[in-house]
Amino acid sequence: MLSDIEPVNRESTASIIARQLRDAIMTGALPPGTQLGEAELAARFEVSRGPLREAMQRLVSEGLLRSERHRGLFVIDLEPGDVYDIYASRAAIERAAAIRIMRGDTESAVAELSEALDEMIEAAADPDPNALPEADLRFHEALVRASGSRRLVRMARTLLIETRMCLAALQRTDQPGEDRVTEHTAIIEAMTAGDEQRVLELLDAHMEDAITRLAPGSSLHSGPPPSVPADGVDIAG
Amino acid sequence: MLSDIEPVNRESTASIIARQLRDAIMTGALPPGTQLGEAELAARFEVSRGPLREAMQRLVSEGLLRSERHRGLFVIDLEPGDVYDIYASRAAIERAAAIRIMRGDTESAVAELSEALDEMIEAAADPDPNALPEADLRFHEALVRASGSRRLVRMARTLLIETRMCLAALQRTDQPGEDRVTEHTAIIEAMTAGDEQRVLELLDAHMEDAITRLAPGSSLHSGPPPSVPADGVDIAG
DNA sequence: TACGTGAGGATTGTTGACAATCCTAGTAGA
DNA sequence: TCTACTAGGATTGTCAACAATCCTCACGTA
Repeated sequence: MLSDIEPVNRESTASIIARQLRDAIMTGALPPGTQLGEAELAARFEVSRGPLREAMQRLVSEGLLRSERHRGLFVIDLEPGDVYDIYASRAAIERAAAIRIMRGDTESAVAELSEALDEMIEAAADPDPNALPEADLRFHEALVRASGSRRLVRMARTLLIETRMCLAALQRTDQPGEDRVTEHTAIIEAMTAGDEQRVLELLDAHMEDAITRLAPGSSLHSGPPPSVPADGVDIAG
Repeated sequence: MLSDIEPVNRESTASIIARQLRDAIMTGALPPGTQLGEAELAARFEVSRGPLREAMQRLVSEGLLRSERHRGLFVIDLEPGDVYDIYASRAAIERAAAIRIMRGDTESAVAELSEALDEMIEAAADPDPNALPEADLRFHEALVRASGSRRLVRMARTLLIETRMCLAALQRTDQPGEDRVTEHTAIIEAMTAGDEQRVLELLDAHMEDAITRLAPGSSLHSGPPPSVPADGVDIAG
């Protein structure tokens, strides 16, 4: 096939390192607050400090790393208000994605999402407690990707990583797996039916569910929690 | 005041360079498609290539620069579909910001926005044709910042830069300045009245206005334009 | 004329070393 | 006992040189 042609430009080293670091942060292998020593990491990746620093600067601009000059780089630590912020932002992005799906090529989107749903069903039977949450996030990733919006995809990537950080930090893998599958199934059904309003409602309820479970007392509908630090200045740039 | 204490950590060099590059891309000093030669830029900024590369990697992960291995870094060029993508994404982010404002501290948000509006009114009288569009974007920046969401702010930053790129590329500074001020005034009034639904409607109409002006034929309501390249693989990472 | 081939030049990718800065621990003095 | 100060060690920030890769263009051949 013509589409099988490999790009002659392989991935850059900084790209590879950045992705691996993202994974490590995401899974909790690098817990929030961890300091990333350049020398140590460079040795682990078997590269020099140059490319490593480039990779880390990427994560800084994505908001996954926090830079303190002459101190080092640290994995961001999630404060209570961040759970709300993450889910509210995700709700906004995924809502927009859903709208674009409903007003665009709904059919192929449903096909891709059904595939993701199948993986969830498989994961629900997996003894590994992380299997289902991971499949869950892959579903939402597929949702955004199906929108065809490069920018929504880019923005969602960081948010999904942060979501995974929350789950890892809070160790909340409990909750009936069937419910989760059901909620996602309902979304796909509403899409197939072409009922945009219902898709949005279901998606919103889905997010509301998640946040009340992770941060009891917060709600997407009743506004942000008491004190969310605005943090206007951004030293790291 | 205690809040006036300055952080002892000054900005990092990579931060400064990244910001300057963003400005240059935004204003059109570095037009879309431009190749950024490392040696040349390093000489201009009077730094070595190390910090410069770090800064550029940041812009890559923000989506403002495109990296081709062993070829160089290029300013992204906006294709027709990008105008829609940018404005649709902005609509999603700003809608979310507005909702959080309406359900949070509406009063102080209105105060900040009124300030931004005053600047717009001043700019409308400015002979410089760029003054008003710039003030316009600052208003929207203030809107997102007033939401208090760190993540919405981060995502909006890149989108506003891309918006400015569109304006610079299309050279569309024409349009009655009074209309613009009026639209923004209406949004603030609806906020003061506490009418969330109306705020969202006005914001949506505002975005719809902009996109039909910049990309005739596109509409936020009728779904994405025919072919938006999904661009699933991301070589640059 | 059209096509494959191979220097030549220029650009990016990577490395290791050097300079600047900061935290910590230990010490002297009140 | 507590505070101020000073090395010491470790870490980050910066730089210039080297290696690898790619594009261009001239050259020779069918």
